[in-house]
Amino acid sequence: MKKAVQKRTLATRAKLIESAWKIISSKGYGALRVEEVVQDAAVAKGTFFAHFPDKDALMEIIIGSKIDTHLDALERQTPPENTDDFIRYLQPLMLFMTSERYVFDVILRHSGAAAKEEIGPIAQTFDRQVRVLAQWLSDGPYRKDVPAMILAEGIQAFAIQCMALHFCAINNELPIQKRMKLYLDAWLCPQNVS
Amino acid sequence: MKKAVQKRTLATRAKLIESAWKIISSKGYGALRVEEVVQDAAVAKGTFFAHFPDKDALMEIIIGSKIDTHLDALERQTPPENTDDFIRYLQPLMLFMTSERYVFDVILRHSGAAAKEEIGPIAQTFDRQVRVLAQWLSDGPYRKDVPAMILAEGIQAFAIQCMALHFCAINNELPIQKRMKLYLDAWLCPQNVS
DNA sequence: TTATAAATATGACCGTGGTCAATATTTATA
DNA sequence: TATAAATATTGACCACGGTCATATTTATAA
Repeated sequence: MKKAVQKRTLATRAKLIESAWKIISSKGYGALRVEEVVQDAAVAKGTFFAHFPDKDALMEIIIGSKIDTHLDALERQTPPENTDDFIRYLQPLMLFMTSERYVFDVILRHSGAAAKEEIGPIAQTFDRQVRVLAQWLSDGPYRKDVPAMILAEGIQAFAIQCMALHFCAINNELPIQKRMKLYLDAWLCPQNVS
Repeated sequence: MKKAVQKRTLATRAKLIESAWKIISSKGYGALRVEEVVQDAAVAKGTFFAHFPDKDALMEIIIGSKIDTHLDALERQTPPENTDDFIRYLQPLMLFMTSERYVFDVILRHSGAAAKEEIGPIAQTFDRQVRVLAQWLSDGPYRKDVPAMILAEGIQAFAIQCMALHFCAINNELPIQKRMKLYLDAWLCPQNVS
């Protein structure tokens, strides 16, 4: 019973997303205004909200696709042999996520997929990232007493913690990568620490 | 060179906060409108923003004070003897933090103290919580190969992860406390796991 | 007491995300 | 090809957080 998705619809949607990319690349994520997007795309404001439930939905698509690009690269890597590799591999993604306070906030807000039925693009990338990490963990010299999925979720939790503290005035004297190293060593190789 | 804080100022501020409490207790946090607060407090809208930089600042005060009450209770507890105790102790606080999606979002947004000079009330509670947890960890039968502060920060990271996943449509089949148990056992007692 | 300066309060106004009934366009049907 | 139904677009309008020049109150000094 699904039919009739007019090509006009696709075109409008693509135009909106393209305009958004353009604005973001010149002014940054936080500076994007719906008003400006529709103006650049030459459609009415209401059209925007006919295509996206809200502004965040558009940001999710755009930020999610950025994250996916990073995950593509990560999937092409050979499994990290130690925690330093882990951190080096994850660095570009974490750098993007902290590139703007606004970006980090949007990611945080949607990492839990809200209470919606639909899983949003960003929540999907989180899910995907856990699977990538779990794969690495199964293949590498890491503790096996805990399920790889749990370890992977833990790494994600630590990464978020590090990024959050990076924005924090109290805690940002310890560089983000240094802190990540402390966490990962303790989390992944408990027997080697001390 | 600081002087002249009129008692009128304190009165107005107190009135605003009291009105906010009143509204929140009857309609919830997410339903609070600045308009309604000033109306209840019988002041002009501009007055609100003369007392608080923005709406979030008020929410921070209110939510922060709630969290502080929980921390007061935690400080009165005897140190937890195992991870189950940990989870039981933390449960009321985590319950509050997830009582509303809006509350959790505000907390997340300010846990990192933003980029401001001033450390906000919520960031302070996070700092305080880490110290409480670190104290427990030093006193109890937990791994000593990692600094207590790092362990404590880890617990905080896991708690946030559990709460975020609790809101998530993909991951909420595993109850929040169950998940926390998995994390904490692996994090605090790596030798006992498996 | 009155003049003056500093602190506080006011409310009209603005920016921006989001809504919705009306209109226009496309597709399906006769 | 005409007409009806479904789908997409429009833009005036609203909600709500936040601003700021002006007015009012309070503290200080003569």
